[in-house]
Amino acid sequence: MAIADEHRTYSIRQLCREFSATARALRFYEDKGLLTPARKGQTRVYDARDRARLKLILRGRRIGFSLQEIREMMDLYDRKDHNVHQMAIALRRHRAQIETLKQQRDDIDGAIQTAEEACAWMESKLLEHRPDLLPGAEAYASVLKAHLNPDPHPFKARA
Amino acid sequence: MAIADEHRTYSIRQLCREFSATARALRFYEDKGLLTPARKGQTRVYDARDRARLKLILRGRRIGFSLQEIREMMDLYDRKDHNVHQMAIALRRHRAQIETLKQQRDDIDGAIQTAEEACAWMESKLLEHRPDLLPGAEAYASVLKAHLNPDPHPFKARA
DNA sequence: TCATAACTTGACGTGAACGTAAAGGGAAGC
DNA sequence: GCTTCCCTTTACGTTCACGTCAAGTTATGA
Repeated sequence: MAIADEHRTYSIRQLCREFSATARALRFYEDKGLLTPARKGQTRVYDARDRARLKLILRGRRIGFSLQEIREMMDLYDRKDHNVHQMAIALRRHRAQIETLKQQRDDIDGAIQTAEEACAWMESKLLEHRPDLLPGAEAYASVLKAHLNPDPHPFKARA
Repeated sequence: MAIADEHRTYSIRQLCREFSATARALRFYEDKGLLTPARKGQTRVYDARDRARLKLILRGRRIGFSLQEIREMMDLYDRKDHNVHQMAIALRRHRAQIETLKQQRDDIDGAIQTAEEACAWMESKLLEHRPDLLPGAEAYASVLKAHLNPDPHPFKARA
């Protein structure tokens, strides 16, 4: 099964369906040098490596990287001529990258928190006035409500 | 001091410097209805609320939201006429939002992990061949190295 | 064999988020 | 009064990541 996975090939449509991408996007990524599928005649044939790269591309895009950045990262990883000086540079870049990623994660955690607070507030309001409009998880709502201060509007500039 | 902060005003340049944004961007956000600074004559005067909103805008952008999405979120929070039906809808939207945020956080955690693995691999390589090129944290490097399997290239398609 | 679908390349279009002149107003300092 | 600086608006330009035809080629099934 590892072998089957390792040597399987995929059509463009298969990958599109699997990752909910469009063929246009895959061709675009190829155009930008992020993918290099084989050809059978003139149609593209993707292998496991292409698939893995596509996965990384899409993850990178979800995170907010540009295709350019993603390409640079993959190029870095792909280098076989691990020139030590370049590696030292790459190392510094990676460290910086990690820092910005952590910053981004903090941003997201913050956003999740304010969104959850807003949810809790709305739930308590709904529970109070129109509990019939609440979707299933009343238990969850009441739990959250218990964790809240009496009635603060959740969006007073938390400078 | 709370009062001072609360009633302070800011020029466009002050906010730009504080948040490393451009004046063009702030005016653009205003154009899109995300900011509504007061005017003194024809020059913009931002208050604490504007500042808080700007902060949220920038965080949203870092996370990857479009200005449109950010605007909708802020409009939601700002609503004073908390119509219960709209609130029920908003609640569902927020829940979905939270899910995608969590997905995004997982993506970021994954990226951080692969980046850290790559760092560790590069560090072990440098430590082995050119320890002189390593930046300060050799202890960290050796610790990481100890946690690694012998010598795997860190980027073999982890499908 | 013929249609139909899926693939291809190429070229132009598009929306978002600004950048970048161009042209001018108003206050401060010399 | 003149310069300088910061502010303003208007408007066109740009980059990115594709979308969207258009037109042609190849594989598949009736």
